[in-house]
Amino acid sequence: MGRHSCCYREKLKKGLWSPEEDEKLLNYITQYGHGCWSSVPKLAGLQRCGKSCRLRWINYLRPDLKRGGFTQQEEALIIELHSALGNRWSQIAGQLPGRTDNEIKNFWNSCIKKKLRQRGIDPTTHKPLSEVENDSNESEKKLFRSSQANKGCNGGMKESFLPPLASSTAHENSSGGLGLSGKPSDHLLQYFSFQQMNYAVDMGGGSPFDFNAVPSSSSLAMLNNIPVSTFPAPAMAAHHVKPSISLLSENSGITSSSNCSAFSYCTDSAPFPWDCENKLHKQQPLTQVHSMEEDAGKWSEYLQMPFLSGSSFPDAEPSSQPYSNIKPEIEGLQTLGFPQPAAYNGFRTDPLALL
DNA sequence: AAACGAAGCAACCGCACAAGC
DNA sequence: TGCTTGTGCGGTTGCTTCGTT
Repeated sequence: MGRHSCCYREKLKKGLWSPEEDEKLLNYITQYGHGCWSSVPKLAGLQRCGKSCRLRWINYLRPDLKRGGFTQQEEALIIELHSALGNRWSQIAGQLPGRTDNEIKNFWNSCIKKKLRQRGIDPTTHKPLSEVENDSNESEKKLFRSSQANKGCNGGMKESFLPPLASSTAHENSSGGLGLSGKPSDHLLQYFSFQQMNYAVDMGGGSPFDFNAVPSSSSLAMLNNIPVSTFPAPAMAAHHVKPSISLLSENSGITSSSNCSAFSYCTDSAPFPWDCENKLHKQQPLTQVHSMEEDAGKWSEYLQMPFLSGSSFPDAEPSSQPYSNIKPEIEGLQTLGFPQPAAYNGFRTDPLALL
């Protein structure tokens, strides 16, 4: 299906969004909510497909988005979650309030991946590169042996050669850190000594909630060449979370993300009350929180190591200040208290500077 | 100052899945 | 039950910016 059906009907605009388009979309959604995305562009007066509108909203216009570079805590969390979840960016994003899957995916591909490789860790499997090479050599040997055994037998090849790639297990396989049982691999345990920490995340005006996660200080320490012993367990710096957009909230009677945030991160598109009610059932933050607690507990059993209580980074990098270098040309967005889109605000983060 | 390659990021594409008919 | 439509997700592309020569 790929492209939404509406895209075929008329010539629709593609590419970067203009400030005017942003404003139209923003105005429409703040006023009416998005409802059915396919009807949004028409109702908002945009020459875009609904899919494009949805993406723009989720990745940029959503008021509960956190802007700026990733903190060390976030990076540590991303690495841990990736080791457990693989490339399930939306799920990873669900654990990082105010971050989008796209943002995390880009950060992973452009920065973390490289960093891990430099430290001799395979970013896909989270195993040491040397071991991965050995594994692949082993696989090649096995493959060769199998190919010898199955020469001239297509059916045999199908059975013997192909790894299990059922969609439901593909991620687990690709993550390399978790087997089907959900138990972390030895490699994972070796390279990521999980420690449980309490994260108190204040979503900006909402009730803070606690959740436990399984970040590791050791992996981050490896990443940063800092001795583990001197590296305190990270805790989410709640104050890094971008506050709700007060002007918007005041003008529209919307309490921004806070309505949802006690229960969720609004990773979809429910920063507003009408969406919260409708979508709450679709989101699983509390259950996710619980499952993470449970997982952390289970994993701790594997580790048989005492949990460390959370302490904050002494040197946690504050987020950069994207709002401080907004150019004046987009007054509409500014009046609404929105950051200027990166495409035209010249704002650029340097994730490497955070590492 | 210009050219070029690398890096970062926004947005698109295509697939999977769910819901409705 | 099968088809259509809508939504969400992950992979990929291509443009912009930055850094180096």
